[in-house]
Amino acid sequence: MKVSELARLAGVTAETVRHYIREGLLHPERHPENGYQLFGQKDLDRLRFIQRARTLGFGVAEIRDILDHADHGDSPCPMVRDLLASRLPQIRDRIRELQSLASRMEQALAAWEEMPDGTPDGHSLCRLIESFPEPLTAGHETGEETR
Amino acid sequence: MKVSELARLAGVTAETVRHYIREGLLHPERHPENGYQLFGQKDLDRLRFIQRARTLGFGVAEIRDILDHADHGDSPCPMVRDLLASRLPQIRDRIRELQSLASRMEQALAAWEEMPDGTPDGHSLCRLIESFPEPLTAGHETGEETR
DNA sequence: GTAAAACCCTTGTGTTACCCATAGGTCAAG
DNA sequence: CTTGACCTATGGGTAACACAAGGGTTTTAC
Repeated sequence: MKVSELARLAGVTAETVRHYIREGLLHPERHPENGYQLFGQKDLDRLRFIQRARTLGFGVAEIRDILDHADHGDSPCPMVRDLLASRLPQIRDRIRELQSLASRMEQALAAWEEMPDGTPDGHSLCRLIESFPEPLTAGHETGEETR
Repeated sequence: MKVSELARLAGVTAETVRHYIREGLLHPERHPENGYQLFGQKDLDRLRFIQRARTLGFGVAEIRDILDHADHGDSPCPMVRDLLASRLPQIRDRIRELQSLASRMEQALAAWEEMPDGTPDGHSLCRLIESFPEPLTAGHETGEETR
């Protein structure tokens, strides 16, 4: 089968398939006459494997490493487990960040229900934003200086 | 003050400050002799405004629009509210995605505790991944992004 | 007084996982 | 034999910076 058909069967775009080829995740044969890339059932399996790995949070480069290992007859499973285990806490952190973001946004929308729009007056850009707590600015230098 | 000092006072890197300048969020004066970029208190306020807006989920281009409005004497607040309101559901979706990802990862790690590593045999790449449910291959539309 | 450290400038490249545009070749159908 | 659908390769765009290179300037220390 050709690029578009493989893509359709897997539910991705042809561009995505070409991207995976460029990144070395798929190695299609070439039709000797017209140069078209040709795929078989194994490629479809491989592409579905890639999709599952993506939904588990693996990056394309990592999946290439995993596939290369497997292609060389080595079990990639220990690698897979380590990758998952080390990434999980990062995902959790990211979730916490986003939850915090969402609640800041909600607070903002709620608090601004009654606040006036306040045309900028040279001191304030937009009180809606300025009324918000500053992000923790690490160090607190005291050196002042006005050009 | 110069780039690095402004950056230090706001708790960001000098590169970030230069980035904001390139993107048109800050408009420093220039020292007429050596070409250095010079900032004052207003720039620091502006940079802190930018930081707050970033923590609320605004993109750099959006913040530039907001600042431009304010610089022209128009209140950017309605725009700000609309942007927040339209983005909040997207954040919620993203949170749900990541939670789903995290629980898939947990399931995987738990299920694989007892599973053998299974050296690839030509039919299987890595059962650890292959044993996972296929992502819905029907429609498509999902903001990815990991780590 | 001067040399080195520290900082400034601009420009260009890399990051992630694709999407889209361009230009031109190929193929199945009418 | 001409569409129209699909193929190829190449190059550019996305978000928000990080980082390196090459070269000028300022500050600091001896």
